[in-house]
Amino acid sequence: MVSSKDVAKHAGVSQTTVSRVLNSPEFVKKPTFDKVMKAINELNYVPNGHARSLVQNKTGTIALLSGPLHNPFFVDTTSAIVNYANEMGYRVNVQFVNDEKLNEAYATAIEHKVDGVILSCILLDDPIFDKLSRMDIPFITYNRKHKNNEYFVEIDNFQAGYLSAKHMIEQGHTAIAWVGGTLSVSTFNNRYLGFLQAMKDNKLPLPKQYIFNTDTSKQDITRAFHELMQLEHRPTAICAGADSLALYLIDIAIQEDFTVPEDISIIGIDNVDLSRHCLVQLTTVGSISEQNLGYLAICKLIEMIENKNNSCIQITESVKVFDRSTTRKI
Amino acid sequence: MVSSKDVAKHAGVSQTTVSRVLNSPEFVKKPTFDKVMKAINELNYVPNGHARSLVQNKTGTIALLSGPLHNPFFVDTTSAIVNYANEMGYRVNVQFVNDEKLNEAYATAIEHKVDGVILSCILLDDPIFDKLSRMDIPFITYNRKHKNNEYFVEIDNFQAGYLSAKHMIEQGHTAIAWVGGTLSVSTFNNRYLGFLQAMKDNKLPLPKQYIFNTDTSKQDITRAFHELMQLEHRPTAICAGADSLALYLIDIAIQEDFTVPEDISIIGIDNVDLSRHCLVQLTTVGSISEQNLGYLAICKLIEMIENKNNSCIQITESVKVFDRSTTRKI
DNA sequence: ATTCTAAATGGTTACGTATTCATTTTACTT
DNA sequence: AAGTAAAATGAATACGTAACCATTTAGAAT
Repeated sequence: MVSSKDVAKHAGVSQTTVSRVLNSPEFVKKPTFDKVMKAINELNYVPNGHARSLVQNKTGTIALLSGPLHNPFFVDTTSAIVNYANEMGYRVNVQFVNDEKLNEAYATAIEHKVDGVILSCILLDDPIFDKLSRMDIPFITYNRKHKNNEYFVEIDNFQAGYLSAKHMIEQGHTAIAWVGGTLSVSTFNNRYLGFLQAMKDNKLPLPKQYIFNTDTSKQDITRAFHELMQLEHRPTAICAGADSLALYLIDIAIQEDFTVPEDISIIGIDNVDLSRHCLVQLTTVGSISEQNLGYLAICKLIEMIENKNNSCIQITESVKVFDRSTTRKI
Repeated sequence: MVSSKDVAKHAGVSQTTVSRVLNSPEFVKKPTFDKVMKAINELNYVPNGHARSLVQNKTGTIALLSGPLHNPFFVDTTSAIVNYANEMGYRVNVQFVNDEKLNEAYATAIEHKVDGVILSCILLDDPIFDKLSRMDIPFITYNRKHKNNEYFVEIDNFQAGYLSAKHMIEQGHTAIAWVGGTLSVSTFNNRYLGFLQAMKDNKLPLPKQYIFNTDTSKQDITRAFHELMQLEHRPTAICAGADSLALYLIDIAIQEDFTVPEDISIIGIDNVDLSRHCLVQLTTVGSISEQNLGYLAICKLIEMIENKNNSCIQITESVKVFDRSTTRKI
């Protein structure tokens, strides 16, 4: 491995000068500069990023702990995060984690002294929150948030749940079911609360059998759908806790020869890119602004890293309904 | 930042012993081990990965240079690659690159002394191939390959193109168009050649206006679709060079009030996960095996890194048609 | 020519770990 | 109890860079 010392020797200068040529060329005379550059090219020298990180105590790396890509929400956010970070000169270490094996993920992130952590998959009372705070590593959560209510970017989840139910009600539905994820996740929790509130405000009955706060695996969503459709009084509409769940539900419905929205109306939350596709045209609730949550989060994180923003990030985006083709008047 | 020296002092042992506790605990007595572990916990010590990388000259990091995630093919592969690599104890630096700014991406990868590079976005005569070879960094390409014909994992692209045309012909189509990407990409090139061969073998006419080897942006695909549909003799079928293009075409078709497959049959190549979705049900050509290309590639790459496989990787998977709902008999 | 100042370069060290080699401690044999 | 081999620990060093401080060189002003 050719080092800056080798370059120095080859160019007949000191290692310091080689370093200067690369980091502050304005302090080195033209002929010296040329000599060194020539040596660099001849030897195919590439500086060692680890050595640099070691001495400078920063790495130019951000750790992204994302949910899995089979959830289209994370496709959008991962794309936005990685691209923006790269543009700003950061590398991104990506991990797709499930709630169980979070801790490993955190450990490797910390071990490599990343400049910041951006994560979606935090639980309401996750101990990692304090750990990261104590380590003094800038971090931000998107989509979900911690009970401490600090350093997050989210959509107004309560409002989203509320609007999703309201939309169904306005379409004339009265038998409306809820299929969402576990309530230990802030996102699902608040969306569910919003949904409940809308039902209550409109004095609609909500039988226990209409409510599923379950695992988000396709299996469990399938089970929920089955149970709903086997009820004596079937719901005519389902509010899904997320677009990913809505898409699952639609997939299952079609597979079982129901048509959407004729047999059953379905609405999601998140306004995922895929939902716009003409084949899908999912009715959903999503952020008013064009920027996705991942983008907002990475912008803020990089501001924090570069000390351009010392205030505590607490962003909640307003939402609206995107009325497409998976719900209908009844 | 607490270092192993601090731990050593706090535990009353040498730094060497601290290092041993973490890396070869079998050589240290139980009481010493406990003392050190206690100190580690009390001080919240986390070893510095960069220092380790520096001295050991390996990093446990792999660079992934993927195509953009709005292409569902790269959603599948990125997911498989990152997950498998993490399972095997590697971190993955992800970049989504377009063909233009590849060089920056390579540079940062090399600068950080990654243990290996896995990339899709190589051009047929990309100079990076030699660069990586000279640097002695293990690498592998998936999907595309370099003209040197070494270290790649692909599907049988010629056969894929051939089968896609053959499928249309078997369905009774005679006016069959081709919409693919630029021919400087091995993948598109071979698929196109396969398509041509099938047309030739079946003695079908192929007017110039039926052929588009264009940029893969939605814009350019839209233009291609428009031009095709404005022809006096419209094609009744389109073979798309990739599922991503097929999905674009379908999206555009629906938007312009054509129905698929009634008005026009469309077939893709890649058998992307999304194509299975009930809303999509894209007819396509894809690998016979269940494993996606990204998975195959990362497996091989890690074998190379760990010296379990010194032979040159050249894998071409056989393909078959997955007959779903976007093509029909005519 | 001489002095002074600014510009350019070099020598040395620190970063935090793993590794090599040297030393001390332990356990066992006779 | 003495000697020896094995086990356990420690001291010193290298990895490749940036940063700090010291030194040399060049250029300007007198």
